[in-house]
Amino acid sequence: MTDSLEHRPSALQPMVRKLEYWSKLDEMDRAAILALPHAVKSFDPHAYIVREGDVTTTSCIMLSGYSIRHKLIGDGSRQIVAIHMKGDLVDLQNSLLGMADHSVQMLTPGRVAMIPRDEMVRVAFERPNVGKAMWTDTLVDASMFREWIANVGRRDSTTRVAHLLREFSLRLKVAGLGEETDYELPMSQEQLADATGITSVHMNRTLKGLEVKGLIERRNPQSIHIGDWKMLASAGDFNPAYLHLKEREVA
Amino acid sequence: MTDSLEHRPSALQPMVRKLEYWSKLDEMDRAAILALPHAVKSFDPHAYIVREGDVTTTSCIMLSGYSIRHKLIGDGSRQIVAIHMKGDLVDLQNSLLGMADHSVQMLTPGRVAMIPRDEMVRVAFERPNVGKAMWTDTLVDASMFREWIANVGRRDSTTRVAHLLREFSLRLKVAGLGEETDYELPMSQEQLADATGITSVHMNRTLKGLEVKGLIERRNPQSIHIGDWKMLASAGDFNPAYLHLKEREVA
DNA sequence: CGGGAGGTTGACAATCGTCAATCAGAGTGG
DNA sequence: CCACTCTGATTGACGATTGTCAACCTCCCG
Repeated sequence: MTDSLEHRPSALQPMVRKLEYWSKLDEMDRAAILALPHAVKSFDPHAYIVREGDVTTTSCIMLSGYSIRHKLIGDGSRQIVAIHMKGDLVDLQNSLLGMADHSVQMLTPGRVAMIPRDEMVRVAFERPNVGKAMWTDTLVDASMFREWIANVGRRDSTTRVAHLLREFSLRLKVAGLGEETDYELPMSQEQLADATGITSVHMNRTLKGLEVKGLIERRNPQSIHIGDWKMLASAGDFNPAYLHLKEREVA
Repeated sequence: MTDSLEHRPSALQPMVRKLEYWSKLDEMDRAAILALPHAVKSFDPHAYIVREGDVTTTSCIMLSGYSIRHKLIGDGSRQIVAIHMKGDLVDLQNSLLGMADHSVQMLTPGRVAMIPRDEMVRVAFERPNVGKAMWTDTLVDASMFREWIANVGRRDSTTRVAHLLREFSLRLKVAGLGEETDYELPMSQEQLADATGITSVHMNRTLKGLEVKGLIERRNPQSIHIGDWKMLASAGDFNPAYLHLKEREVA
Protein backbone atom coordinates (compact mmCIF):
# COMPACT_ATOMS: atom_id res chain seq x y z
CA MET A 1 0.00 0.00 0.00
CA THR A 2 1.50 3.31 -1.05
CA ASP A 3 0.46 6.72 0.12
CA SER A 4 0.71 9.90 -1.88
CA LEU A 5 -0.80 13.33 -1.88
CA GLU A 6 -2.61 13.99 -5.10
CA HIS A 7 -2.63 17.44 -6.60
CA ARG A 8 -4.15 16.91 -10.03
CA PRO A 9 -7.79 17.80 -9.49
CA SER A 10 -8.78 15.23 -12.06
CA ALA A 11 -8.30 12.47 -9.49
CA LEU A 12 -11.79 13.16 -8.16
CA GLN A 13 -13.38 13.18 -11.59
CA PRO A 14 -15.08 9.80 -10.97
CA MET A 15 -16.75 11.38 -7.93
CA VAL A 16 -18.08 14.24 -10.04
CA ARG A 17 -19.40 11.77 -12.56
CA LYS A 18 -21.14 9.78 -9.86
CA LEU A 19 -22.73 12.72 -8.06
CA GLU A 20 -23.75 14.33 -11.33
CA TYR A 21 -25.68 11.18 -12.06
CA TRP A 22 -27.91 11.80 -9.03
CA SER A 23 -28.34 15.56 -9.10
CA LYS A 24 -27.81 18.43 -11.51
CA LEU A 25 -24.56 20.19 -10.68
CA ASP A 26 -23.35 23.58 -11.85
CA GLU A 27 -19.76 24.66 -12.48
CA MET A 28 -19.24 25.77 -8.89
CA ASP A 29 -20.57 22.48 -7.57
CA ARG A 30 -18.14 20.57 -9.76
CA ALA A 31 -15.28 22.85 -8.76
CA ALA A 32 -16.10 22.39 -5.09
CA ILE A 33 -15.94 18.62 -5.45
CA LEU A 34 -12.69 18.65 -7.40
CA ALA A 35 -11.20 21.02 -4.83
CA LEU A 36 -11.83 18.64 -1.95
CA PRO A 37 -8.60 17.83 -0.13
CA HIS A 38 -7.75 14.20 -0.64
CA ALA A 39 -5.02 11.60 -0.60
CA VAL A 40 -4.88 8.84 -3.16
CA LYS A 41 -3.91 5.46 -1.78
CA SER A 42 -3.08 2.35 -3.75
CA PHE A 43 -4.21 -0.94 -2.25
CA ASP A 44 -3.25 -4.52 -2.93
CA PRO A 45 -5.84 -7.27 -3.31
CA HIS A 46 -7.29 -8.33 0.05
CA ALA A 47 -6.09 -5.13 1.73
CA TYR A 48 -8.56 -3.56 4.11
CA ILE A 49 -9.69 0.01 3.48
CA VAL A 50 -11.67 0.01 6.72
CA ARG A 51 -12.06 -2.62 9.38
CA GLU A 52 -15.15 -3.31 11.46
CA GLY A 53 -14.69 -1.42 14.73
CA ASP A 54 -12.35 1.24 13.33
CA VAL A 55 -12.96 4.83 14.30
CA THR A 56 -13.42 6.49 10.93
CA THR A 57 -12.73 10.09 9.99
CA THR A 58 -12.33 9.81 6.23
CA SER A 59 -14.68 8.97 3.41
CA CYS A 60 -13.40 7.35 0.27
CA ILE A 61 -14.12 7.06 -3.41
CA MET A 62 -13.04 4.16 -5.60
CA LEU A 63 -10.85 5.43 -8.44
CA SER A 64 -10.01 2.02 -9.88
CA GLY A 65 -10.36 -1.64 -8.96
CA TYR A 66 -13.06 -3.46 -7.03
CA SER A 67 -13.87 -3.84 -3.35
CA ILE A 68 -16.47 -5.45 -1.11
CA ARG A 69 -18.17 -4.60 2.15
CA HIS A 70 -18.63 -7.45 4.56
CA LYS A 71 -19.65 -8.27 8.10
CA LEU A 72 -18.29 -10.99 10.34
CA ILE A 73 -20.72 -13.44 11.91
CA GLY A 74 -20.41 -14.99 15.34
CA ASP A 75 -19.71 -18.48 14.01
CA GLY A 76 -16.71 -17.22 12.02
CA SER A 77 -18.40 -17.00 8.65
CA ARG A 78 -18.89 -13.76 6.84
CA GLN A 79 -21.52 -12.06 4.75
CA ILE A 80 -20.66 -9.77 1.88
CA VAL A 81 -23.24 -6.98 1.67
CA ALA A 82 -22.04 -4.95 -1.29
CA ILE A 83 -19.60 -4.92 -4.19
CA HIS A 84 -18.03 -1.64 -5.26
CA MET A 85 -16.44 -0.35 -8.41
CA LYS A 86 -14.93 2.81 -9.86
CA GLY A 87 -16.84 5.92 -8.85
CA ASP A 88 -18.60 4.41 -5.86
CA LEU A 89 -18.61 6.48 -2.70
CA VAL A 90 -17.58 3.63 -0.50
CA ASP A 91 -17.46 4.99 2.91
CA LEU A 92 -19.90 7.70 3.60
CA GLN A 93 -21.63 4.81 5.31
CA ASN A 94 -19.00 4.29 7.93
CA SER A 95 -17.40 7.67 8.21
CA LEU A 96 -20.44 9.76 9.05
CA LEU A 97 -21.36 7.36 11.82
CA GLY A 98 -17.94 7.55 13.45
CA MET A 99 -17.38 3.84 13.97
CA ALA A 100 -17.26 1.20 11.24
CA ASP A 101 -19.93 -1.44 11.68
CA HIS A 102 -18.49 -3.43 8.79
CA SER A 103 -15.28 -3.84 6.82
CA VAL A 104 -14.36 -2.73 3.34
CA GLN A 105 -11.78 -4.87 1.58
CA MET A 106 -10.18 -4.77 -1.85
CA LEU A 107 -10.87 -7.55 -4.33
CA THR A 108 -8.31 -6.39 -6.88
CA PRO A 109 -5.48 -3.88 -6.85
CA GLY A 110 -6.96 -0.43 -6.93
CA ARG A 111 -6.71 3.24 -6.10
CA VAL A 112 -8.89 5.02 -3.60
CA ALA A 113 -9.24 8.72 -2.83
CA MET A 114 -9.48 9.43 0.89
CA ILE A 115 -11.34 12.61 1.85
CA PRO A 116 -11.68 13.98 5.39
CA ARG A 117 -15.21 13.45 6.62
CA ASP A 118 -15.55 17.05 7.82
CA GLU A 119 -14.74 18.34 4.36
CA MET A 120 -17.38 16.10 2.82
CA VAL A 121 -19.96 17.40 5.26
CA ARG A 122 -18.89 20.99 4.71
CA VAL A 123 -19.30 20.73 0.94
CA ALA A 124 -22.60 18.90 1.35
CA PHE A 125 -24.13 21.82 3.21
CA GLU A 126 -22.39 24.65 1.43
CA ARG A 127 -23.50 23.32 -1.92
CA PRO A 128 -26.97 21.80 -1.62
CA ASN A 129 -26.82 20.24 -5.08
CA VAL A 130 -23.79 18.28 -3.96
CA GLY A 131 -25.39 17.48 -0.64
CA LYS A 132 -28.53 16.19 -2.30
CA ALA A 133 -26.47 14.05 -4.63
CA MET A 134 -24.54 12.53 -1.72
CA TRP A 135 -27.72 11.93 0.21
CA THR A 136 -29.30 10.32 -2.83
CA ASP A 137 -26.25 8.13 -3.21
CA THR A 138 -26.60 6.86 0.34
CA LEU A 139 -30.30 6.22 -0.26
CA VAL A 140 -29.58 4.22 -3.39
CA ASP A 141 -27.05 2.21 -1.40
CA ALA A 142 -29.81 1.53 1.09
CA SER A 143 -32.12 0.45 -1.71
CA MET A 144 -29.48 -1.96 -2.96
CA PHE A 145 -29.14 -3.37 0.56
CA ARG A 146 -32.88 -3.99 0.64
CA GLU A 147 -32.73 -5.87 -2.63
CA TRP A 148 -29.79 -7.84 -1.26
CA ILE A 149 -31.89 -8.83 1.75
CA ALA A 150 -34.63 -10.04 -0.56
CA ASN A 151 -32.07 -11.92 -2.61
CA VAL A 152 -30.56 -13.92 0.24
CA GLY A 153 -33.82 -14.16 2.16
CA ARG A 154 -36.30 -15.38 -0.41
CA ARG A 155 -34.64 -16.67 -3.55
CA ASP A 156 -33.13 -20.09 -4.23
CA SER A 157 -29.46 -20.38 -4.96
CA THR A 158 -29.76 -20.36 -8.75
CA THR A 159 -31.93 -17.26 -8.73
CA ARG A 160 -29.65 -15.51 -6.26
CA VAL A 161 -26.58 -16.05 -8.36
CA ALA A 162 -28.31 -15.07 -11.61
CA HIS A 163 -29.49 -11.91 -9.89
CA LEU A 164 -26.03 -11.04 -8.68
CA LEU A 165 -24.45 -11.67 -12.08
CA ARG A 166 -27.05 -9.58 -13.86
CA GLU A 167 -26.82 -6.71 -11.38
CA PHE A 168 -23.08 -6.67 -11.72
CA SER A 169 -23.22 -6.62 -15.52
CA LEU A 170 -25.67 -3.73 -15.54
CA ARG A 171 -23.69 -1.71 -13.02
CA LEU A 172 -20.54 -2.24 -15.05
CA LYS A 173 -22.27 -0.90 -18.13
CA VAL A 174 -23.66 2.13 -16.31
CA ALA A 175 -20.24 2.89 -14.80
CA GLY A 176 -18.74 2.74 -18.29
CA LEU A 177 -16.55 -0.20 -17.36
CA GLY A 178 -17.55 -2.73 -19.97
CA GLU A 179 -20.26 -4.50 -21.83
CA GLU A 180 -23.11 -6.14 -20.07
CA THR A 181 -22.67 -9.44 -21.89
CA ASP A 182 -18.98 -10.06 -21.26
CA TYR A 183 -16.99 -9.19 -18.22
CA GLU A 184 -14.40 -10.29 -15.75
CA LEU A 185 -15.95 -11.04 -12.39
CA PRO A 186 -13.30 -10.12 -9.83
CA MET A 187 -14.47 -12.64 -7.25
CA SER A 188 -13.63 -16.20 -6.30
CA GLN A 189 -16.41 -18.72 -5.88
CA GLU A 190 -15.96 -18.50 -2.13
CA GLN A 191 -16.52 -14.75 -2.25
CA LEU A 192 -19.57 -15.19 -4.45
CA ALA A 193 -20.84 -17.67 -1.89
CA ASP A 194 -20.31 -15.17 0.93
CA ALA A 195 -22.24 -12.62 -1.09
CA THR A 196 -25.21 -14.88 -1.71
CA GLY A 197 -25.36 -16.66 1.62
CA ILE A 198 -24.51 -20.15 0.38
CA THR A 199 -21.39 -22.31 0.62
CA SER A 200 -18.59 -22.27 -1.88
CA VAL A 201 -19.26 -25.88 -2.81
CA HIS A 202 -22.86 -25.09 -3.56
CA MET A 203 -21.80 -21.98 -5.48
CA ASN A 204 -19.68 -24.18 -7.72
CA ARG A 205 -22.67 -26.40 -8.48
CA THR A 206 -24.96 -23.44 -8.97
CA LEU A 207 -22.63 -21.82 -11.49
CA LYS A 208 -22.35 -25.10 -13.31
CA GLY A 209 -26.13 -25.30 -13.34
CA LEU A 210 -26.41 -21.85 -14.90
CA GLU A 211 -23.87 -22.89 -17.51
CA VAL A 212 -25.70 -26.14 -18.30
CA LYS A 213 -28.90 -24.17 -18.77
CA GLY A 214 -27.08 -21.97 -21.26
CA LEU A 215 -27.53 -18.80 -19.22
CA ILE A 216 -23.82 -18.10 -18.88
CA GLU A 217 -20.55 -19.31 -20.35
CA ARG A 218 -17.17 -19.31 -18.66
CA ARG A 219 -13.85 -19.54 -20.43
CA ASN A 220 -12.07 -19.43 -17.09
CA PRO A 221 -13.43 -19.11 -13.57
CA GLN A 222 -13.46 -15.30 -13.68
CA SER A 223 -14.76 -14.48 -17.13
CA ILE A 224 -18.51 -14.39 -17.50
CA HIS A 225 -20.22 -14.39 -20.86
CA ILE A 226 -23.95 -13.78 -20.83
CA GLY A 227 -25.56 -15.13 -23.95
CA ASP A 228 -28.96 -13.56 -23.39
CA TRP A 229 -29.09 -11.05 -20.60
CA LYS A 230 -32.86 -10.89 -20.75
CA MET A 231 -33.06 -14.57 -19.97
CA LEU A 232 -30.53 -14.20 -17.19
CA ALA A 233 -32.49 -11.30 -15.74
CA SER A 234 -35.61 -13.38 -15.86
CA ALA A 235 -33.89 -16.35 -14.22
CA GLY A 236 -32.56 -13.98 -11.57
CA ASP A 237 -35.90 -12.31 -10.88
CA PHE A 238 -34.05 -9.12 -11.71
CA ASN A 239 -35.96 -5.85 -11.92
CA PRO A 240 -33.55 -2.91 -12.00
CA ALA A 241 -35.99 -0.45 -10.44
CA TYR A 242 -34.12 -0.63 -7.12
CA LEU A 243 -30.99 0.80 -8.74
CA HIS A 244 -32.90 4.00 -9.57
CA LEU A 245 -31.12 4.37 -12.89
CA LYS A 246 -32.17 6.64 -15.68
CA GLU A 247 -34.58 5.13 -18.17
CA ARG A 248 -32.24 4.91 -21.09
CA GLU A 249 -29.76 2.77 -19.20
CA VAL A 250 -32.12 0.12 -18.04
CA ALA A 251 -33.22 -1.26 -21.38
CA MET B 1 -58.12 5.67 6.91
CA THR B 2 -58.95 9.22 8.05
CA ASP B 3 -57.26 12.39 6.94
CA SER B 4 -56.93 15.52 8.98
CA LEU B 5 -54.77 18.58 9.04
CA GLU B 6 -52.88 18.85 12.27
CA HIS B 7 -52.21 22.19 13.84
CA ARG B 8 -50.86 21.36 17.25
CA PRO B 9 -47.11 21.50 16.71
CA SER B 10 -46.67 18.74 19.24
CA ALA B 11 -47.65 16.14 16.65
CA LEU B 12 -44.11 16.19 15.31
CA GLN B 13 -42.53 15.88 18.73
CA PRO B 14 -41.52 12.24 18.07
CA MET B 15 -39.58 13.50 15.05
CA VAL B 16 -37.73 16.04 17.19
CA ARG B 17 -36.91 13.34 19.70
CA LYS B 18 -35.59 11.07 16.98
CA LEU B 19 -33.45 13.68 15.21
CA GLU B 20 -32.15 15.04 18.48
CA TYR B 21 -30.86 11.57 19.18
CA TRP B 22 -28.55 11.77 16.18
CA SER B 23 -27.41 15.38 16.25
CA LYS B 24 -27.36 18.27 18.68
CA LEU B 25 -30.23 20.64 17.88
CA ASP B 26 -30.79 24.19 19.08
CA GLU B 27 -34.09 25.92 19.71
CA MET B 28 -34.38 27.13 16.14
CA ASP B 29 -33.70 23.66 14.78
CA ARG B 30 -36.46 22.23 16.94
CA ALA B 31 -38.83 25.02 15.98
CA ALA B 32 -38.11 24.44 12.30
CA ILE B 33 -38.98 20.76 12.63
CA LEU B 34 -42.17 21.40 14.59
CA ALA B 35 -43.18 24.04 12.05
CA LEU B 36 -43.02 21.60 9.15
CA PRO B 37 -46.33 21.43 7.32
CA HIS B 38 -47.85 18.03 7.80
CA ALA B 39 -51.03 16.01 7.75
CA VAL B 40 -51.71 13.31 10.28
CA LYS B 41 -53.29 10.18 8.87
CA SER B 42 -54.69 7.28 10.82
CA PHE B 43 -54.20 3.84 9.30
CA ASP B 44 -55.83 0.52 9.95
CA PRO B 45 -53.82 -2.68 10.29
CA HIS B 46 -52.59 -3.99 6.93
CA ALA B 47 -53.17 -0.60 5.27
CA TYR B 48 -50.43 0.50 2.91
CA ILE B 49 -48.64 3.78 3.58
CA VAL B 50 -46.70 3.42 0.34
CA ARG B 51 -46.83 0.78 -2.36
CA GLU B 52 -43.92 -0.48 -4.43
CA GLY B 53 -44.03 1.49 -7.68
CA ASP B 54 -45.80 4.54 -6.27
CA VAL B 55 -44.50 7.95 -7.21
CA THR B 56 -43.73 9.48 -3.83
CA THR B 57 -43.73 13.12 -2.87
CA THR B 58 -44.20 12.91 0.89
CA SER B 59 -42.03 11.62 3.71
CA CYS B 60 -43.62 10.25 6.82
CA ILE B 61 -42.97 9.80 10.51
CA MET B 62 -44.59 7.15 12.68
CA LEU B 63 -46.50 8.79 15.52
CA SER B 64 -47.98 5.59 16.95
CA GLY B 65 -48.32 1.95 16.00
CA TYR B 66 -46.02 -0.34 14.05
CA SER B 67 -45.29 -0.84 10.38
CA ILE B 68 -43.04 -2.90 8.11
CA ARG B 69 -41.21 -2.38 4.86
CA HIS B 70 -41.29 -5.25 2.44
CA LYS B 71 -40.46 -6.23 -1.10
CA LEU B 72 -42.31 -8.62 -3.35
CA ILE B 73 -40.42 -11.49 -4.94
CA GLY B 74 -41.03 -12.93 -8.37
CA ASP B 75 -42.37 -16.22 -7.06
CA GLY B 76 -45.06 -14.43 -5.08
CA SER B 77 -43.36 -14.56 -1.71
CA ARG B 78 -42.25 -11.46 0.10
CA GLN B 79 -39.35 -10.31 2.21
CA ILE B 80 -39.76 -7.93 5.11
CA VAL B 81 -36.70 -5.70 5.33
CA ALA B 82 -37.48 -3.48 8.32
CA ILE B 83 -39.87 -3.01 11.20
CA HIS B 84 -40.78 0.51 12.29
CA MET B 85 -42.12 2.04 15.45
CA LYS B 86 -42.99 5.43 16.93
CA GLY B 87 -40.54 8.13 15.97
CA ASP B 88 -39.08 6.33 12.95
CA LEU B 89 -38.67 8.36 9.78
CA VAL B 90 -40.22 5.79 7.59
CA ASP B 91 -40.06 7.16 4.19
CA LEU B 92 -37.16 9.36 3.50
CA GLN B 93 -36.01 6.20 1.76
CA ASN B 94 -38.70 6.21 -0.85
CA SER B 95 -39.62 9.85 -1.11
CA LEU B 96 -36.24 11.33 -1.92
CA LEU B 97 -35.80 8.80 -4.71
CA GLY B 98 -39.11 9.65 -6.31
CA MET B 99 -40.38 6.13 -6.88
CA ALA B 100 -41.00 3.56 -4.17
CA ASP B 101 -38.86 0.44 -4.64
CA HIS B 102 -40.65 -1.24 -1.75
CA SER B 103 -43.90 -1.05 0.19
CA VAL B 104 -44.60 0.20 3.70
CA GLN B 105 -47.53 -1.42 5.43
CA MET B 106 -49.09 -1.04 8.86
CA LEU B 107 -48.95 -3.91 11.32
CA THR B 108 -51.24 -2.31 13.88
CA PRO B 109 -53.54 0.68 13.86
CA GLY B 110 -51.41 3.80 13.96
CA ARG B 111 -50.98 7.45 13.18
CA VAL B 112 -48.48 8.79 10.69
CA ALA B 113 -47.43 12.36 9.95
CA MET B 114 -47.07 13.05 6.23
CA ILE B 115 -44.63 15.81 5.29
CA PRO B 116 -44.04 17.11 1.77
CA ARG B 117 -40.68 15.96 0.51
CA ASP B 118 -39.65 19.40 -0.65
CA GLU B 119 -40.22 20.80 2.83
CA MET B 120 -38.06 18.10 4.34
CA VAL B 121 -35.27 18.89 1.91
CA ARG B 122 -35.63 22.63 2.50
CA VAL B 123 -35.27 22.26 6.27
CA ALA B 124 -32.38 19.84 5.84
CA PHE B 125 -30.33 22.43 3.99
CA GLU B 126 -31.51 25.53 5.82
CA ARG B 127 -30.66 24.00 9.17
CA PRO B 128 -27.56 21.82 8.82
CA ASN B 129 -28.00 20.30 12.28
CA VAL B 130 -31.34 18.95 11.14
CA GLY B 131 -29.93 17.88 7.80
CA LYS B 132 -27.08 16.00 9.47
CA ALA B 133 -29.53 14.29 11.78
CA MET B 134 -31.68 13.19 8.85
CA TRP B 135 -28.67 12.00 6.92
CA THR B 136 -27.44 10.10 9.96
CA ASP B 137 -30.86 8.53 10.32
CA THR B 138 -30.75 7.23 6.76
CA LEU B 139 -27.24 5.89 7.34
CA VAL B 140 -28.34 4.05 10.47
CA ASP B 141 -31.20 2.58 8.47
CA ALA B 142 -28.62 1.39 5.95
CA SER B 143 -26.56 -0.13 8.75
CA MET B 144 -29.61 -2.00 9.99
CA PHE B 145 -30.22 -3.28 6.47
CA ARG B 146 -26.66 -4.61 6.37
CA GLU B 147 -27.16 -6.45 9.64
CA TRP B 148 -30.43 -7.81 8.26
CA ILE B 149 -28.56 -9.16 5.24
CA ALA B 150 -26.12 -10.89 7.55
CA ASN B 151 -29.00 -12.26 9.59
CA VAL B 152 -30.85 -13.91 6.73
CA GLY B 153 -27.69 -14.75 4.81
CA ARG B 154 -25.48 -16.45 7.35
CA ARG B 155 -27.37 -17.43 10.49
CA ASP B 156 -29.50 -20.52 11.16
CA SER B 157 -33.16 -20.09 11.90
CA THR B 158 -32.88 -20.14 15.69
CA THR B 159 -30.15 -17.52 15.68
CA ARG B 160 -32.05 -15.35 13.21
CA VAL B 161 -35.16 -15.31 15.30
CA ALA B 162 -33.31 -14.69 18.55
CA HIS B 163 -31.53 -11.79 16.85
CA LEU B 164 -34.77 -10.27 15.66
CA LEU B 165 -36.43 -10.60 19.06
CA ARG B 166 -33.47 -9.07 20.84
CA GLU B 167 -33.15 -6.20 18.38
CA PHE B 168 -36.82 -5.44 18.74
CA SER B 169 -36.66 -5.44 22.52
CA LEU B 170 -33.70 -3.09 22.57
CA ARG B 171 -35.27 -0.70 20.07
CA LEU B 172 -38.46 -0.62 22.09
CA LYS B 173 -36.50 0.34 25.17
CA VAL B 174 -34.56 3.06 23.37
CA ALA B 175 -37.78 4.46 21.88
CA GLY B 176 -39.28 4.59 25.36
CA LEU B 177 -42.00 2.13 24.40
CA GLY B 178 -41.51 -0.58 26.98
CA GLU B 179 -39.18 -2.83 28.85
CA GLU B 180 -36.67 -4.97 27.09
CA THR B 181 -37.75 -8.14 28.90
CA ASP B 182 -41.49 -8.03 28.27
CA TYR B 183 -43.27 -6.79 25.21
CA GLU B 184 -46.01 -7.35 22.71
CA LEU B 185 -44.64 -8.36 19.36
CA PRO B 186 -47.06 -6.94 16.81
CA MET B 187 -46.37 -9.62 14.20
CA SER B 188 -47.89 -12.93 13.21
CA GLN B 189 -45.65 -15.94 12.78
CA GLU B 190 -46.04 -15.61 9.04
CA GLN B 191 -44.77 -12.04 9.20
CA LEU B 192 -41.88 -13.09 11.40
CA ALA B 193 -41.11 -15.74 8.82
CA ASP B 194 -41.14 -13.17 6.03
CA ALA B 195 -38.75 -11.05 8.07
CA THR B 196 -36.27 -13.84 8.67
CA GLY B 197 -36.46 -15.60 5.34
CA ILE B 198 -37.97 -18.87 6.55
CA THR B 199 -41.45 -20.37 6.28
CA SER B 200 -44.21 -19.82 8.80
CA VAL B 201 -44.24 -23.51 9.70
CA HIS B 202 -40.56 -23.42 10.47
CA MET B 203 -41.01 -20.19 12.39
CA ASN B 204 -43.51 -21.93 14.61
CA ARG B 205 -41.01 -24.68 15.35
CA THR B 206 -38.18 -22.24 15.88
CA LEU B 207 -40.16 -20.20 18.41
CA LYS B 208 -41.06 -23.38 20.23
CA GLY B 209 -37.40 -24.31 20.24
CA LEU B 210 -36.47 -20.99 21.82
CA GLU B 211 -39.16 -21.54 24.44
CA VAL B 212 -38.00 -25.08 25.20
CA LYS B 213 -34.47 -23.77 25.67
CA GLY B 214 -35.83 -21.27 28.18
CA LEU B 215 -34.77 -18.24 26.16
CA ILE B 216 -38.27 -16.84 25.81
CA GLU B 217 -41.73 -17.40 27.28
CA ARG B 218 -45.04 -16.74 25.56
CA ARG B 219 -48.34 -16.34 27.36
CA ASN B 220 -50.05 -15.87 24.03
CA PRO B 221 -48.67 -15.80 20.50
CA GLN B 222 -47.89 -12.08 20.63
CA SER B 223 -46.46 -11.51 24.08
CA ILE B 224 -42.77 -12.16 24.46
CA HIS B 225 -41.11 -12.51 27.82
CA ILE B 226 -37.33 -12.64 27.80
CA GLY B 227 -36.01 -14.30 30.90
CA ASP B 228 -32.38 -13.41 30.35
CA TRP B 229 -31.75 -10.95 27.56
CA LYS B 230 -28.02 -11.50 27.72
CA MET B 231 -28.54 -15.15 26.93
CA LEU B 232 -30.95 -14.29 24.14
CA ALA B 233 -28.48 -11.80 22.72
CA SER B 234 -25.81 -14.45 22.82
CA ALA B 235 -28.07 -17.02 21.16
CA GLY B 236 -28.92 -14.42 18.53
CA ASP B 237 -25.31 -13.43 17.83
CA PHE B 238 -26.52 -9.94 18.70
CA ASN B 239 -24.03 -7.11 18.92
CA PRO B 240 -25.82 -3.76 19.02
CA ALA B 241 -22.95 -1.80 17.48
CA TYR B 242 -24.80 -1.60 14.16
CA LEU B 243 -27.61 0.39 15.78
CA HIS B 244 -25.13 3.16 16.63
CA LEU B 245 -26.80 3.84 19.96
CA LYS B 246 -25.35 5.87 22.76
CA GLU B 247 -23.26 3.93 25.25
CA ARG B 248 -25.61 4.12 28.17
CA GLU B 249 -28.44 2.50 26.26
CA VAL B 250 -26.64 -0.54 25.07
CA ALA B 251 -25.83 -2.11 28.42
C1' DC C 1 -72.96 -20.37 16.17
C1' DG C 2 -70.37 -20.11 12.16
C1' DG C 3 -66.46 -18.34 9.71
C1' DG C 4 -61.91 -16.99 9.35
C1' DA C 5 -57.29 -15.98 10.51
C1' DG C 6 -53.53 -17.64 12.69
C1' DG C 7 -51.23 -21.28 15.37
C1' DT C 8 -49.64 -26.21 15.88
C1' DT C 9 -48.23 -30.65 14.49
C1' DG C 10 -46.72 -34.81 11.73
C1' DA C 11 -44.93 -37.09 7.62
C1' DC C 12 -42.18 -36.59 3.95
C1' DA C 13 -39.34 -34.19 0.30
C1' DA C 14 -35.96 -30.95 -1.43
C1' DT C 15 -32.35 -27.86 -1.02
C1' DC C 16 -28.28 -26.98 0.75
C1' DG C 17 -24.25 -27.98 3.87
C1' DT C 18 -20.32 -30.94 5.30
C1' DC C 19 -16.49 -33.71 4.60
C1' DA C 20 -13.08 -35.28 1.90
C1' DA C 21 -10.62 -36.23 -2.15
C1' DT C 22 -8.80 -34.69 -6.50
C1' DC C 23 -7.59 -31.42 -10.01
C1' DA C 24 -5.87 -27.17 -12.36
C1' DG C 25 -3.10 -23.17 -12.64
C1' DA C 26 0.15 -19.65 -10.96
C1' DG C 27 4.12 -18.50 -8.66
C1' DT C 28 8.75 -19.92 -6.42
C1' DG C 29 13.12 -21.70 -5.55
C1' DG C 30 16.60 -24.99 -6.85
C1' DC D 1 13.36 -26.75 -16.64
C1' DC D 2 11.23 -29.07 -12.85
C1' DA D 3 9.50 -30.26 -8.44
C1' DC D 4 6.97 -27.89 -4.85
C1' DT D 5 3.36 -25.32 -2.87
C1' DC D 6 -0.59 -22.66 -2.46
C1' DT D 7 -5.05 -21.10 -3.69
C1' DG D 8 -9.15 -21.91 -5.80
C1' DA D 9 -12.16 -25.07 -8.54
C1' DT D 10 -14.49 -29.44 -8.96
C1' DT D 11 -16.80 -33.64 -7.69
C1' DG D 12 -19.07 -37.42 -4.94
C1' DA D 13 -21.24 -39.33 -0.87
C1' DC D 14 -23.79 -38.38 2.82
C1' DG D 15 -26.27 -35.69 6.43
C1' DA D 16 -28.83 -31.74 8.31
C1' DT D 17 -31.73 -27.94 8.03
C1' DT D 18 -35.54 -26.23 6.12
C1' DG D 19 -39.63 -26.46 2.97
C1' DT D 20 -44.10 -28.62 1.54
C1' DC D 21 -48.45 -30.55 2.22
C1' DA D 22 -52.16 -31.41 4.87
C1' DA D 23 -54.73 -31.85 8.89
C1' DC D 24 -56.51 -30.07 13.02
C1' DC D 25 -56.89 -26.74 16.68
C1' DT D 26 -57.88 -22.28 19.05
C1' DC D 27 -59.42 -18.01 19.53
C1' DC D 28 -61.86 -13.96 18.21
C1' DC D 29 -65.67 -11.61 16.27
C1' DG D 30 -69.81 -10.62 13.86
